[in-house]
Amino acid sequence: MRWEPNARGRLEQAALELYSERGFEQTTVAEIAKRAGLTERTFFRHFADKREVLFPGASPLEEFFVSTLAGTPESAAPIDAMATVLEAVAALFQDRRELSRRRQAVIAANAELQERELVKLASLSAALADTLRLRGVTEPAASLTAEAGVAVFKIAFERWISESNTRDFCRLIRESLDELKAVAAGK
Amino acid sequence: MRWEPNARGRLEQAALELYSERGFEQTTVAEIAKRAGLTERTFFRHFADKREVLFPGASPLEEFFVSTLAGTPESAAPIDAMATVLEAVAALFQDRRELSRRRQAVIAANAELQERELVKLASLSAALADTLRLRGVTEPAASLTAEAGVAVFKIAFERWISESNTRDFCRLIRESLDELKAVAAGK
DNA sequence: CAGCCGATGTCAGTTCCTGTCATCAACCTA
DNA sequence: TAGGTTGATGACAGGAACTGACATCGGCTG
Repeated sequence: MRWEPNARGRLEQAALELYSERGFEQTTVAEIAKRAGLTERTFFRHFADKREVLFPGASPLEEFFVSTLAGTPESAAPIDAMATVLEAVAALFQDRRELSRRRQAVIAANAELQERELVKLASLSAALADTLRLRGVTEPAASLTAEAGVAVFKIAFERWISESNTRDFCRLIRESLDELKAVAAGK
Repeated sequence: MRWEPNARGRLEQAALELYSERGFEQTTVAEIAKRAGLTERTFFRHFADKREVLFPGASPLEEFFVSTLAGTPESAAPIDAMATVLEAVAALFQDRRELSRRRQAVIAANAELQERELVKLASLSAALADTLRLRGVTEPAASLTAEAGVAVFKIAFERWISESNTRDFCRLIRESLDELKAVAAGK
């Protein structure tokens, strides 16, 4: 299969399958490569390490977050701009609940993968803070708004994934954000 | 030095020195063990992996956060209880600025170490949310309060460490928290 | 067709980390 | 005091993650 197209995609799929079937630690990179019809060395040319294969490179999600935020009117208060962004992103996820769930199950089952996910969220937070700063928001308001936005997203996402009955993700986002506002106001 | 006391402490000190001198990746576990007068195998009996040596085991910091929060009057609003906790913790750090700075410099220089620190902060956030729940705070308010508290701490800590002139850490905490409240209120 | 180029293979090597068993000092206990 | 037990450490072998160097293959360009 050396010259079949989409080597990277084959590796991603093989990895997700194997991690699901027998767990992250019980899977070797050599096995992933073999299932994709490639060699271990080639795996490491496409992904920096064994975990990265689960996190799409040059994250399109982060890009979407940032560009949506950048497209928001500058007159809006930072927290309102963030609210707009979160709802837009939630809409993206809306019809991929099962896929999100499977991926999240693999990540939840392994500490190293959770570690990597935290890095991705931190990177997202930093990118959002940068974007806010470009729009004239000063520190520490920019970083705090970004952190708060990511926290709201994370918590709403967990609830959306974990609840047995499907609820509207946008609605969960709005509820969580309102809750944050209430908490901050000392309620 | 096989039977000298405090093997764990010697390993921690040797690691911090070597990581500072030549960097985390350029230091092997065998070198750390050798400087501490022990063997590589013994290092891994004391620390789960090469990074963990920088993060005190059974984190006393997390313990302090939690017990301080638990000691706060239940009548207080969650955000106010969190404010009390953050200021108490800040007081702990107050006289260790240089040590904090050196440690943070090592961590900032390496992605794997930042990754591990994020895990510690996530663990802290989870512990705080648990404690709030025990005090009757419902979800998602508990998790949001915890995340917000950790975010405020993180951002105030960065400012405290990075500014050339020493400012009062407690004061930075209060300012950051006020800023968060302002942001959440849509200012 | 010749030659270059990017993706892949092959191989050797380092380092992280683990399992297993031997060793040693300290401490009971009779 | 002798002997056994215990907990920490050493010694060794080995798996798996990752890297560097160089060879190979197919496609593309002139």
